[in-house]
Amino acid sequence: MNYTGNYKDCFNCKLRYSSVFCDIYSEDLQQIEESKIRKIYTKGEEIFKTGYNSVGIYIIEVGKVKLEIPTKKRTQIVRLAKAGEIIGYRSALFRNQHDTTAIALEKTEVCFINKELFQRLFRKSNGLSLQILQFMNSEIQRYEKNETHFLNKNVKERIAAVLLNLLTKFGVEPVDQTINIQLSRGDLSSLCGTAIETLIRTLADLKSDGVIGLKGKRIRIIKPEVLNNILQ
Amino acid sequence: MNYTGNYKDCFNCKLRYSSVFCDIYSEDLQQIEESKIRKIYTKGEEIFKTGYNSVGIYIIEVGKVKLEIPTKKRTQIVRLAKAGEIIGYRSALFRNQHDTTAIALEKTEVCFINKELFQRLFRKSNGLSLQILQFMNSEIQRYEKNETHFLNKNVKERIAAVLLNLLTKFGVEPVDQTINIQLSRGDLSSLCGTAIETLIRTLADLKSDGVIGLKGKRIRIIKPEVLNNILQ
DNA sequence: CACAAAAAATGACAGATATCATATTTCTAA
DNA sequence: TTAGAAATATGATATCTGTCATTTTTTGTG
Repeated sequence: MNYTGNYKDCFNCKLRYSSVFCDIYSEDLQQIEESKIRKIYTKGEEIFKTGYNSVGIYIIEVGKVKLEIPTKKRTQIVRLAKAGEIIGYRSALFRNQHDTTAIALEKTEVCFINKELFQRLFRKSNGLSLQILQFMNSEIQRYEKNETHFLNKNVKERIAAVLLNLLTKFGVEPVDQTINIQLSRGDLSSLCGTAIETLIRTLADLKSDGVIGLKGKRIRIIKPEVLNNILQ
Repeated sequence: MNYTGNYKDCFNCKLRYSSVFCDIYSEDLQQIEESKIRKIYTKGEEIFKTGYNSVGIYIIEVGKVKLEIPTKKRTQIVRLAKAGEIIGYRSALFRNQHDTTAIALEKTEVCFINKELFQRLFRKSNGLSLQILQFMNSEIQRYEKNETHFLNKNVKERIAAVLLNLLTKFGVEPVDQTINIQLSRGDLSSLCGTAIETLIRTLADLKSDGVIGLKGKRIRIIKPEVLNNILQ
């Protein structure tokens, strides 16, 4: 499979400025440039798996990834990651085994940095460690909000919240104003913490009320203010 | 109100070794010793409040604290903290406003460290920042698990999980083997993500099945293996 | 100690939501 | 292109769980 044409080396990588590597010395960047490995994953392909030892981190260059935790019943998505984000960093830094499984939601290109180098850079670079710390802070905030929402809102309210979150995080496709991520109904229902059938029905309701537009996996938020009202 | 008699200065504080300050230089400890302020809160008293600016962090010396996020409907507990833990650290480091409200669950004694000193120590001491990072890592892990449990388990399973978590975190009272934390039914129901009445009924069921013992707010886990079975 | 207020417990009931079954559409690979 | 599989959609139904109402118990305070 082919890489996207716009690849640059680390020094010319525009993505870097909006990543945790934004504030790193060029000598450190040189090390990354020398040892990084570019990889490509097809839609549905596994990047790493729960319970397996971490070998390093993955910076998403192109594409989107879901991070999920398997259960007896079903599997729960706990995070969505897009270009510029790193995945696998916690197991690389703090524990050997991954606690999540990472799966590409579409064709995804990553830069892989091995665990040893990443740990070394983390210890050496205050810029990097601060950025990661701030990301972890935002993650905790997100989980706090999630917990509060999931336990105190009904299905319709949770779905409204998730749709607005997706809109904020991934933005819209210029051509048709649909949210710039394609999730299966199953994945969406996992994010909303509901059964697939209930999700489908609620989406259909929102569509017939003119709040959202649906064509296949593409979702367009027509009246965000109504979704905000649903959340109160 | 009186302090507990066993207070020592920072250098002789045994609690320190199991806290994020376990790995700090004595010169830094000296600074804490000089500028810390000891405070005492009665049961139900507010330590800090959502939306208010952070002034510093609180190390729990004696007692227990719940951290909660208010909602239109009800308020959601997102964390319980016990002796040795710090609270308010994220707002002190990363953002001005607290996103949670901290309330003492019993008579609680804390050491207060002002924001400026804490930030300075955090930047200076690798030991401290690493400890805090590791704590944040464990928090993210906890939230990941919570999200997975809350969205894929029924009330009885969630209650079983919460009871076992409380047992693990707080241990038991030597005298009667009850879990060493007293929560109102309302607080317990918040932790379990269920209505008070449903929680009460489920606890009654577990009691009549001989799985737990109840006397007032005190809960004794008689058959932990049954609770584990409920979780599968 | 006694009283009021809060918390806990119990009952009745309704409704939201999951589950099961089945139909329809879309996707995929030979 | 087409058959088979997977995903999506729709319907029927049961039940778990929340809500409301009321009683009982506990707690706190003068």
